[in-house]
Amino acid sequence: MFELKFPDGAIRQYENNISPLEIAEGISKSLAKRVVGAKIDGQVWDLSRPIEPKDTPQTFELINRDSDDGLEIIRHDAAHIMAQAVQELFPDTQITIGPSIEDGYYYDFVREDKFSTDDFEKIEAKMREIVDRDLPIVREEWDREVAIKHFNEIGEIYKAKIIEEIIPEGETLTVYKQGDNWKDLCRGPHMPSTGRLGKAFKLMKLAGAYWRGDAKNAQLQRIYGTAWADEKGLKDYLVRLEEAEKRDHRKLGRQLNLFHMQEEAKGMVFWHPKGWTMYRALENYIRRKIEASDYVEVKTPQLMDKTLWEKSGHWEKFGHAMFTCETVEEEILAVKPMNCPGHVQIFNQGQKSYRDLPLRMAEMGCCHRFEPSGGLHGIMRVRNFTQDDGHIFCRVDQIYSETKDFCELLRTVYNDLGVELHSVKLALRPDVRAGSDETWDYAEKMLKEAAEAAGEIVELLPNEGAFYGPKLEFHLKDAIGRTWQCGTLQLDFVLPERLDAEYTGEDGQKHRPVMLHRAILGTFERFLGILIENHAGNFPMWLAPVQVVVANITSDSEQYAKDVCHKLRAAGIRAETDVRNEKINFKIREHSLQKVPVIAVVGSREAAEGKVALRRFGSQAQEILSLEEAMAMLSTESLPPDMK
RNA sequence: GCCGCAGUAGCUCAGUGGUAGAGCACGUCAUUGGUAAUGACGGGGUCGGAAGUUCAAUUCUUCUCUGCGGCACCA
Repeated sequence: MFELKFPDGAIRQYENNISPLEIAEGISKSLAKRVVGAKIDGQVWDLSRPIEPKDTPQTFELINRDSDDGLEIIRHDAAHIMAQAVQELFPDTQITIGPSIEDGYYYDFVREDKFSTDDFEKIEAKMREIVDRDLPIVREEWDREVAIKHFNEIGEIYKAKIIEEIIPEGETLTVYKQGDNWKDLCRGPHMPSTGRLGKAFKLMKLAGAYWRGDAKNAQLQRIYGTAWADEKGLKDYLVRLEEAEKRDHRKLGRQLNLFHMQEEAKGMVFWHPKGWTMYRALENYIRRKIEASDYVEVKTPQLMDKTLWEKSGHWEKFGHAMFTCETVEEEILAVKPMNCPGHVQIFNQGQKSYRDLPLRMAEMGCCHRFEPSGGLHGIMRVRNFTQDDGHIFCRVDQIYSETKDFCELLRTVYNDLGVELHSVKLALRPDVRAGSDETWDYAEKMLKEAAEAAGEIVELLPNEGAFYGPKLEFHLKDAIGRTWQCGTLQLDFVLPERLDAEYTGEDGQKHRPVMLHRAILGTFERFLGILIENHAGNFPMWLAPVQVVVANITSDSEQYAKDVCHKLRAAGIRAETDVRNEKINFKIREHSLQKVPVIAVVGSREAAEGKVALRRFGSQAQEILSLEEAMAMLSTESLPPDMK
């Protein structure tokens, strides 16, 4: 006998060898059908695996199929059932790994022939068949050497590799059998039988993926699927994907006439008047913010001689991503991929003293990088972009306060712009790096403590830092749920050394300043992409490319419409007229589709009384105001968040 | 860069081994209409590019370019 403590606090006694499923069945049949696993002392447990008795009561919780833990189990089972289906259909396939992921799962396969999305239907049908067979899923513990030998013998080379290369010796190896003829090395847990999966799953996409995430290794064939507790969950998910597609910045960029891209300039944006208006609104905003934070703004050359880039170290580390050009006089110039070397050149002019530090130098720096073709993505990942860049030259003892100030500034900006920070990460020292361990210890500690002092929860990324220093990353989420690094702060001990930056200290001696590379938005391109998707194109007044459209009803009120527009513009409002020979319904529809925040309708009544009839985007209500009232109200509404 | 998928009018998409279609947009004309599509007529395409198979290719094959989804790389 042993005791379990239930979520409601009740402690019950059970016979040894009882499984969570038996406990659930003891409570109610319908509950037993709904659950997919259990949690014992917080550890996920197979439903059919006997609980190990302990002297003290263990906490016990059943996992429902529609809970987060439950969905994870369902998706993991779906991955296995898919793998079995694939191997039954294509016996020449090897299995490797197949985890559950957000909203679904994948499985990586090795097979000479290529899968095609045309195979999906067949695989799904086989999966449904395996579910109908309701094969028992049985957990077994295996000896390490036996397992390696076995998997090698049956030709599952990758499974053997996983044991040899990934699983530490001494860890219990578990194998899950699905029926008599299929098994997989797996940590589990799994449901008691394949029938429990249900049929709310769907194969989504096919992709290549490198073994262990390393491009030097073989490329496997990955099949992605999604799986849910029930049909409704699946349907809702698919609807959600469709909705997200409508917010795609590439689609909205076209529909709202913000920008375009074309083959002859891959990864480079052609900003149209409307998109550029948004860009400038954002740029003006961020410029005010950094000016208020005691930055000085500069502008440095687009092209600089290759020798400077060699000296800075970029040529060696970053040369593969740099565009170059050769002059008729045979100099080789490189297009800047970063602004930092230019900023050091300005810092190096004249003499600097400790009194000049911290020196915060900003630039709306237009950079070019040769990004791999497969990585380009709309305006979020491009080859030509402009950073709201800045470099803070400071003393080592100023790192903490500069970092903290930066984090706080970034917070106010993101709040103003209405974006939600997804995560803050701290990329720690890589294996190959410059600088002493003491320096790294100090640098990592400062960044972490400063970010935390600013109220951020910092996630650590071992090994991910730049060779010259650790890096804080600020991530945002797009419409499809992908996250993008936007803001960043990077510590650099190396560049000041390489480019001979120095200042005179209180002691009269020369010292090296430390450089903090930092950007709040990251790049205007990426950030605007995020803003477009986050707002689904329904921009707040201050960002909207056209804030007000003045539409007349008949040509009688054409002149009045033009007068109104003229006055709104004089008041600083981005207004346009629509005096086309069209019905008012047509105009309302068109400007609503363009998501213009305010439509001012003027007919003969308004013209006679000096009024306007305002209609807000997303509402059918009319608000009739005098032109003066409307102007005052709309000017206030159009103020950027920092000027309100 | 690697793997899979796709490329037809400005946009969204149909279609076929036998000279290419729709809706919207665009142009002209008529219409002056109070809050999400007024009507008629018209112009518009080397069916991404190149080669091959064929009497004949937008359609089949190969190569290539670009886009999309992943992977890798990265703001």
